[in-house]
Amino acid sequence: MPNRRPKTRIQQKNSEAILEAALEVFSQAGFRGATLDQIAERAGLSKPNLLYYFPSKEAIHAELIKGLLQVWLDPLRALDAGGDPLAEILGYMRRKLELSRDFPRESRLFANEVLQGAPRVEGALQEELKPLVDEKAAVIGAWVQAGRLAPVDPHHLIFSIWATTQHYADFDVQVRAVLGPGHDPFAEAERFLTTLYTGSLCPRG
Amino acid sequence: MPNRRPKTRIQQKNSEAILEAALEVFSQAGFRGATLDQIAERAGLSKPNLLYYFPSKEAIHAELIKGLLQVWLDPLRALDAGGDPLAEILGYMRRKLELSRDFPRESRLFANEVLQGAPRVEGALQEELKPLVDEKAAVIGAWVQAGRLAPVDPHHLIFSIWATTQHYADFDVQVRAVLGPGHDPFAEAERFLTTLYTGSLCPRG
DNA sequence: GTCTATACTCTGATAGAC
DNA sequence: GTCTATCAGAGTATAGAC
Repeated sequence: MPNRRPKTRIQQKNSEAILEAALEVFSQAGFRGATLDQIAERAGLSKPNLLYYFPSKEAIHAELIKGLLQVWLDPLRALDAGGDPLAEILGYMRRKLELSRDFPRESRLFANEVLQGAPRVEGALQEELKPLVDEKAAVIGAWVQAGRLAPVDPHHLIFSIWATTQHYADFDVQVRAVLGPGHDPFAEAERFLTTLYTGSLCPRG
Repeated sequence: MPNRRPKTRIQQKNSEAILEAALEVFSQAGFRGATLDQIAERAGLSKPNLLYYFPSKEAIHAELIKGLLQVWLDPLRALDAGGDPLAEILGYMRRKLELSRDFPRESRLFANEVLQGAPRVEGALQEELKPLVDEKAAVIGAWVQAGRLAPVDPHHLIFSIWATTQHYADFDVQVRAVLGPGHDPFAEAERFLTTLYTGSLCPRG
């Protein structure tokens, strides 16, 4: 069994190839729908060789999820209590939208997981996601209290940003089927969502 | 093999039990994650007996999807070009939110499908969903042109309603994990989304 | 119409040669 | 470290008795 931190270049390279292939397959088929055969083929390895690098299918998936959550939370962490309220919220929306655009597979991997009851991430939701969201919701709530933002439920505002931005990654097929060719969904989404949140969050008397 | 339209009461009852069980299992595990064993057990039938009513796993899934799409489109069909613009859009949002609240399994079944590339519904998206959305987007666009609604991209407005309302069904686990106990996510969502869309869509000079 | 038994395939994982 | 061969179990589907 290889060490936790692969040392040789070959090990490094193969580990990365496996995780890359696994991301592709898991995100498209879900945990149970994915097969080691598919992952091995994409990674250019035999199935037993793949299982030399990771002890099980579960372990590959866990490794992907582990690396993912942090990246996923970064945009919210960057929400700055000292900044301009509307600009901070629009900035958060944009960062989430960029993640959806640049890392759609990661978004779908996560969506698959939560959609099926989050059996492998429920702990992380409770211990990492909830505290961070509560903290940032308090920041938004304080902005509302200070009259710097229109009255709004902070938690549901955050939910709506998640929903609207991740929609373009998770339901990409549907979005493109409805829009037809000749569209740039993400660019259009940025304009639309900027309008949506600006109109709704600007304080007025 | 039974006829297309089951005739006896037993056939009727068993067919319904199978579809009910299949909805539960497919929505929670996805197509490949679901097994006939699980469906048969929930339906109170043996596995071969289940396959007496439906020729294959695929056929059960197809039957569910077929019945689903119509129900899913009804709220949008009800959007009335002759009504008050904001009231019509808020009404649409509310009907979608009620679907998420009352039929979360149906929402997750559909989400699972689209998330994995919509292999079994892509045709329906093109032939049924797109024309309907285009028609209603034109209605919204006309409202904007007439100055009865703030300027907004109609297609992306519809996407945002889908995303924000279905989020409460599809990501239910996450929403509840973040909110903690003592919340009614759907009631809170209705208030929040009413504020969000009212603030953003009211025309102002 | 419903059951028991089973055929056959796929899949995750292991053994052991090189 | 990588491969061929293979196992054991799960899963879909069918045969055939009742």
